Amino acid sequence: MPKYQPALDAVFHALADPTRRAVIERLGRGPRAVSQLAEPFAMAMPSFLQHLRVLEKAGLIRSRKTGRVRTITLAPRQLKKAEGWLHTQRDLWEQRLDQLDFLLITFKEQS
Amino acid sequence: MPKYQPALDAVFHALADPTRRAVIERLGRGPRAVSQLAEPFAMAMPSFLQHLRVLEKAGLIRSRKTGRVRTITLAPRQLKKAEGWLHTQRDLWEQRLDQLDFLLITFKEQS
DNA sequence: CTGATACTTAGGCATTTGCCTAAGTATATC
DNA sequence: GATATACTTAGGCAAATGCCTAAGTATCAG
Repeated sequence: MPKYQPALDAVFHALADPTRRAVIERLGRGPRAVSQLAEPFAMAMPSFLQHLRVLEKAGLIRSRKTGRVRTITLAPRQLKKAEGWLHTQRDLWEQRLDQLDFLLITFKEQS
Repeated sequence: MPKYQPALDAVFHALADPTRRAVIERLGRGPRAVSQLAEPFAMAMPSFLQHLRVLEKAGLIRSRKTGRVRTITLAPRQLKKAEGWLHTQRDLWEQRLDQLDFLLITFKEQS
């Protein structure tokens, strides 16, 4: 049993929103200013900033302010952690299915 | 730009809770009855059932009632979908880093 | 048929979320 | 110095979340 990782709470919560996932997708192509990121969304700036705060708290993005512009960068470590958890679960599941297959084959050969 | 997948909202939301992740982890070893699943958690049954409802709505588990016992099974398809999304994001990120490396090397060679 | 078991439904309540408007503050630009 | 730009803070509000207790219903066991 993997121990409880509070970080995953924040990461998965952050990814549960379409706006926030879209931000992550855009940041894959490289850093962007806040207003640039916000542009495609029909949303007031303060609402959008809240999404960025959620992403930053989850450790999925970093931000640095230069002059009056804040630039946002993707921070992939937590993304990998989430991917790792999912991968582990799939592994477990598939291992179990293989065991079932083995049992079924053994069973067949007996008949 | 991948199109908006509402299913991911539900899946990531479901995974954002430690109780629900623990349920998924346990189900990796095979189907379980509701009361069996609920046993490790210091939580009233109705509260636990709500978590199961969230997982089922997200398509992460299936449940079937036989007699008075409801048996819960892991349904890995949505889990894979989430893993796929994360994998795509990582790919994008790494591709971009490779391009940056290339640029840096080209730059060095010029000097 | 009487209990015990395994959920299930109904309702309540504090907190969190996701959005908003209005009014700041801190750079640039003219 | 006046105006525009790029956030930022403060506050408000409806809906969703995560927990609870109390009171069902539907098997199963004796």
